[in-house]
Amino acid sequence: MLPLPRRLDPLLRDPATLVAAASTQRHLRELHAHLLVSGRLASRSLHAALLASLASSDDRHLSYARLLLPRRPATLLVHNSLLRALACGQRPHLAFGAFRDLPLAPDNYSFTFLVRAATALAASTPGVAPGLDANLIAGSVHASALRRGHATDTHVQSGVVSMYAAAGDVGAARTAFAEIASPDVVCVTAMVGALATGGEVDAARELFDGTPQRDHVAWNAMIAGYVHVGRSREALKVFDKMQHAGAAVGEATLVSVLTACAQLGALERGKWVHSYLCNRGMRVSVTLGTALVDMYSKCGAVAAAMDVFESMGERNVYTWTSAVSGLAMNGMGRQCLELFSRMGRAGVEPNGVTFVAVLRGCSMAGLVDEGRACFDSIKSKHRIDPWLEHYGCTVDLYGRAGRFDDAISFINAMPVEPHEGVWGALLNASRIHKNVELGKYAMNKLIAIESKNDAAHVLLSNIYAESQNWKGVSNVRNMMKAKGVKKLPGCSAIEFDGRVYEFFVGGKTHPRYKEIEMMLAEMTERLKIQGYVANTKDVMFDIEEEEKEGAISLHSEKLALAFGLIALPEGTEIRIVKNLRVCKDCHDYTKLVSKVFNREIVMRDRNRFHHFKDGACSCKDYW
DNA sequence: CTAGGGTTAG
Repeated sequence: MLPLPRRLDPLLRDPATLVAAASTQRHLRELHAHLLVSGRLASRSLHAALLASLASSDDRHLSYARLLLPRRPATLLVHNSLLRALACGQRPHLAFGAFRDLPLAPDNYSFTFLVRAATALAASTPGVAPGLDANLIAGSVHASALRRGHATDTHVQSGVVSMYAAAGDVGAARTAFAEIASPDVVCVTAMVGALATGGEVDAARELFDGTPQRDHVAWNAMIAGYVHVGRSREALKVFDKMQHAGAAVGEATLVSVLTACAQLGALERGKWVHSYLCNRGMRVSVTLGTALVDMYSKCGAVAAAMDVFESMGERNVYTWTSAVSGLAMNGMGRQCLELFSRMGRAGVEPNGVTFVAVLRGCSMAGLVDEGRACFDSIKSKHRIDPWLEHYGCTVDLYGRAGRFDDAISFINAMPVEPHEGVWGALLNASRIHKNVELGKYAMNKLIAIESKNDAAHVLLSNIYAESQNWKGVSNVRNMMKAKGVKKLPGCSAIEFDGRVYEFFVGGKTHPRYKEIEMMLAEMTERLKIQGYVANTKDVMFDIEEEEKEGAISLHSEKLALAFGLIALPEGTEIRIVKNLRVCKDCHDYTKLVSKVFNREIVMRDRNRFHHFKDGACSCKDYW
């Protein structure tokens, strides 16, 4: 064997580095020549490894890999390596061509890679392989495996189940799973995952509970499934059971758990996860770090979110978007824009989601011109076709600032038909600026698209109420009755002692209801001394609830607030998560409570955060 | 010197 140039020595130990080092075709040819002449390429394993890493690097090298392929007598091993590289690469559909051109009969390995390619294709964003239908491909890949007698291989079986899941066909996954004679753990887990991510969490849970075959991945699938459909409290319960069962808690687990905490606004629990992973010396990967940033942001702890963000070594578009969005929903528009431009300097390309966040940041902080410039840059600079949401955000931007003419001409200039979000933004702006005529106009446009939009009806009614137009208010209510529009009940949640407690309007079910009632009386008494006058203008939408016998006619956030004052130790923040927007009365009320009781109160509403302190709110009464 | 299932932003 001829000696190789010294500099190639270390590269040989790892063909992947070798390929990476060959930045041009010329380098590659040189390396290839050396390997060939020195006789090293005769080694079957090196040949296979070289091929595989060539194939997975990029298109130039991929073609080189194909060139290399016929240089040696065909072995399935080498061809399967290529298949694997293609299936796991950027353009998974290339594996189909390679599969068709196999010079030997495919074996079970070939099929696992083929299945993987179909899975990757189904999961990939549209546009990776235009013209290919992931569902059709999934079906034919499965059929092909059956025909060739490899559908009984357990790796193929589990792969097929998750392939159908990735293609969004839970039914097909079910059928495929039902035909497996004795599914192993991985197959069962694949099915649990297919059901859980396909939105059928209860079915997933049933399968999960009914099998002794469960490992940590199955637990992870269950937790992720609950989070996926917004049943985060159940996700946390499963996590508790998982720890009790002694299953291995890993990164995937914690990412889902953090997402659950973010949804619930469960800061204490989220902090616990953070220290848990620190104590266990886990590496904070991009994914985990992003989940932490998101959790802290959505719990209103922006400073903590930014600390994690700054400490991260690697950040991707998800990370940046989470951070930008965190600043936006906490009303920190300036900082949000600054971070966004830093993102540009860091060379991370924003996507549509990033722009939703930036536009919302501008809108919350009243940065109209900056926001408009940002909207224009979506297409001109970033070559993204603006989404309907981007239009909606921009209408919101103008509308909040009271620039109705700009808002209207912006809508008129839209190249696409405005959707309910656009009219909803205009409707909300009409409420903020008490513009009845514009509100009616927006409402008519909106109900032409979505006649039963409950939030819109509430907004319109509030507009009437604020202008003392009680006839208008009752008209809206009659309209709602006639159309059967149901208002989503308000719900406020508060975390106490590691548990999340929920309060509904008129809810009397809480075990400490008596205490809450007494505290409410005390609160109102002490607030009255400060000159608080109940503002019942916006409250009328809970009349239905008030009519219920004995129900207390208070919005859920007041109940949660009272509970917080009772249960949480003095000096700690009270954090409340509400599923709807806060009404004016509750907002005033909470401001006063923060002063009279000398407590900081953080309230997350449907759209944003309110940080109450000393009788003022961070939103500057602009929401 | 080839395999399967779970994980982040609106």
